[in-house]
Amino acid sequence: MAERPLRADAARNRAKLLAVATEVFTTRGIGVPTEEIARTAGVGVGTLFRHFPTKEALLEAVMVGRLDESAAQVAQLAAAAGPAEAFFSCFRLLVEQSVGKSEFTEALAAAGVDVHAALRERTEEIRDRLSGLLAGAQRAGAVRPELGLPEFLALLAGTGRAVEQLGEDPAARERIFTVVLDGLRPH
Amino acid sequence: MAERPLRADAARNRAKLLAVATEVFTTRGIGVPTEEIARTAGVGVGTLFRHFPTKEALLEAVMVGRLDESAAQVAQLAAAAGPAEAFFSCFRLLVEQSVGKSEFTEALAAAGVDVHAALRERTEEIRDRLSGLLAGAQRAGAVRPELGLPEFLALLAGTGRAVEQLGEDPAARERIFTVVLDGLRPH
Amino acid sequence: MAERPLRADAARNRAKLLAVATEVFTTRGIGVPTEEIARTAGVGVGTLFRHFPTKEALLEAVMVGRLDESAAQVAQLAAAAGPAEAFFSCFRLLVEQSVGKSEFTEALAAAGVDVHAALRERTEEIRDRLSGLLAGAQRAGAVRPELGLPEFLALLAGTGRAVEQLGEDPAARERIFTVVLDGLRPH
Amino acid sequence: MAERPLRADAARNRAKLLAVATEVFTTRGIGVPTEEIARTAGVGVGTLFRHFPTKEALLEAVMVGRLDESAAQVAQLAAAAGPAEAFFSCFRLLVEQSVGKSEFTEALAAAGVDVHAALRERTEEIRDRLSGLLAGAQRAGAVRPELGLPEFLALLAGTGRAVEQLGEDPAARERIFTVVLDGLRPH
DNA sequence: GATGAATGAGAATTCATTCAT
DNA sequence: AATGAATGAATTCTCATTCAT
Repeated sequence: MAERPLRADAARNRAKLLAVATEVFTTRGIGVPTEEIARTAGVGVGTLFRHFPTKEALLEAVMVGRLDESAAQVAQLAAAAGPAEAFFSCFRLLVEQSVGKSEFTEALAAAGVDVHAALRERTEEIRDRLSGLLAGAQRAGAVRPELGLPEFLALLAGTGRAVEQLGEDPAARERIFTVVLDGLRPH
Repeated sequence: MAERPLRADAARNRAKLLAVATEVFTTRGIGVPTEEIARTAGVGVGTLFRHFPTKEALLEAVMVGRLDESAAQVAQLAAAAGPAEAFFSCFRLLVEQSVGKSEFTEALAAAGVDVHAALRERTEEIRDRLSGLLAGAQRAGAVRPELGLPEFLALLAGTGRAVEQLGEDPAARERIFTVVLDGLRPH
Repeated sequence: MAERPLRADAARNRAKLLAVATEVFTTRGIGVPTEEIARTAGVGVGTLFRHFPTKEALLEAVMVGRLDESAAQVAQLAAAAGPAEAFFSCFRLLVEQSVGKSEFTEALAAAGVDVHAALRERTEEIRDRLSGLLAGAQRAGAVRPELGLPEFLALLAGTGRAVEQLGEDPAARERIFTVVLDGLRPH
Repeated sequence: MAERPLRADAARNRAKLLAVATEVFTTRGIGVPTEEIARTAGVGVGTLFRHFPTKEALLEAVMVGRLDESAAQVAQLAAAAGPAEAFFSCFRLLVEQSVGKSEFTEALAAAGVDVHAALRERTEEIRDRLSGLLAGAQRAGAVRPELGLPEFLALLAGTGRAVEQLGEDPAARERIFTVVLDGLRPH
């Protein structure tokens, strides 16, 4: 339970590795060699494998980090506004965050990283939060009542994909949001 | 310039290789070894590399095949109905077709397959056709006039992603389509 | 069933690899790197792994080769003489053959190479043959009747170990044989 | 020359490390990682390497400990009985002790631990003692007079190997001893 | 043209050993 | 003295690609 707190330098290395891994997995896919990640982080491979006993473990840790971050932001946004606004702003937030990362996510799934405890825990947490958001927005009449959580999550991923493919055109991105968010409203 | 026509057996081999490659890249990602593709196709690796000098070339060929198929279907649908209906049915068609293939597409992109002539040609063709469809639907007042081709393509990819993530629930899939297609209509 | 006959060059490579592996595993233990074995055999590592998909598989193949050889020699000796003489000459033969190889055998056992079909088959065959030899010599009154096959095999291994440790002194080696062979006779 | 006496805790650590190393090298071979030995002994790797500057040094220390123990027991037995009985009981003792340890001994040899001072010293001591035992038994007419120390040592090792291979069957083990001990007697 | 054996540059992972804390 | 984090050479195995048959 009580993981001994890492020595300062070890913690720094771990953080650096995680940062580098997040960056490269995200932008170049999970094919990037562990060796390169270590080198970029300024440590030896041995250090990488001391912190993450497997490449898969590293992938998972990256995933967990991303989810934690998202969860925190969702929590913050959800608390700050009425149900409808909370729902829509979270939708935007999550989409924006996932941009540039779908290749990574897909690869993770394809690699069959079978969601271990840590990962599942985070996933559940976000899932619960989003479930609450969706229900709130539906009660407020802002979202089609027939939509379930799975469709919501799928739309989240899909919109992220769309925005990602669009590249750097903010006006076009806005039009994508308009389409999806309008589509989410009761008709 | 004029490629000498392949001997009958060579053509058969090429076709078989393409079929197998399409299947495995689509279902298991681009990580599948060339050797396995060759074996499944019932030929030696040498033959594979004779027809496709590079794994990347094989990927591209698979891509071209899929695009040709899609283009043909789009052409058929586009001819068979009024502009609005043509647009919407093509949208569905392309989405359904891309299901289960995004991992492949992403991988292709990530691999930096820099769109050669053959590929570009097909892409352009579909692009033109879709451009026409979109314009038609917009003229008919069935689709928001402010949407451009890029957004349309992005929504296509995104909806595919959403449907893919949803898995096998046809009712939920239908709800995804409802959201996106309603969102596409003028508001 | 019908393993396609290897191409001449492939067969040559396989044989060379096996010879080199037998040599180095025997003299230097199983720790010798696959890479070195390949290099010594004059082929690339890839070739080694094509013929023996695993280092363990290579170990096993070496083992099988050695057993086959022994079995053939035992068969020959066993046919050539009366039961007592057959027994004693086979004992000597097997001991002499195992010299310098116990480190290898032990390592194999320690590595938990869990005796696959091919290996087991050979082991059984030799075992059966030796069982017959032992029974014959016992019926002829040349060997203590209370000894079972396991003790016989253990003495074989032990005498091999003794001879091995002794090094190159033929007279001393002969004295070891005298002790053990005299000890085997009824008292 | 005079090694400064270790602090009490350091001595404890050293002893614990040696005990653990003896145990694991004996039962699992010399492949066990130093890290694991240290952890099992309840110390850090650094401590292990402070006491034994090399893994090989640790192997040697283990060896020395085992030899000291054997030497003490041999001395005790040798003093307690007539020459013949002393000889035979020491033979049994040394064989029983070496059971389960041959893999370790072989590995040591294979690793080329070139017998340093400490090790050689112990070896010599035992060697001398056994030489005395053997001569005594030969003078008493209990052992073949033509046997030299090398053959005796080789038979010791070989019988150990035989007994080891036999496993847990005490009656069979006894039969092995009968064969070898009878063989040792003048004929 | 077809075959599949050979190649060898990686890739992930381990482990003895060093060194900052 | 003790600790355990860091190191990086070494190891096994994979796979795109070439080339002798």
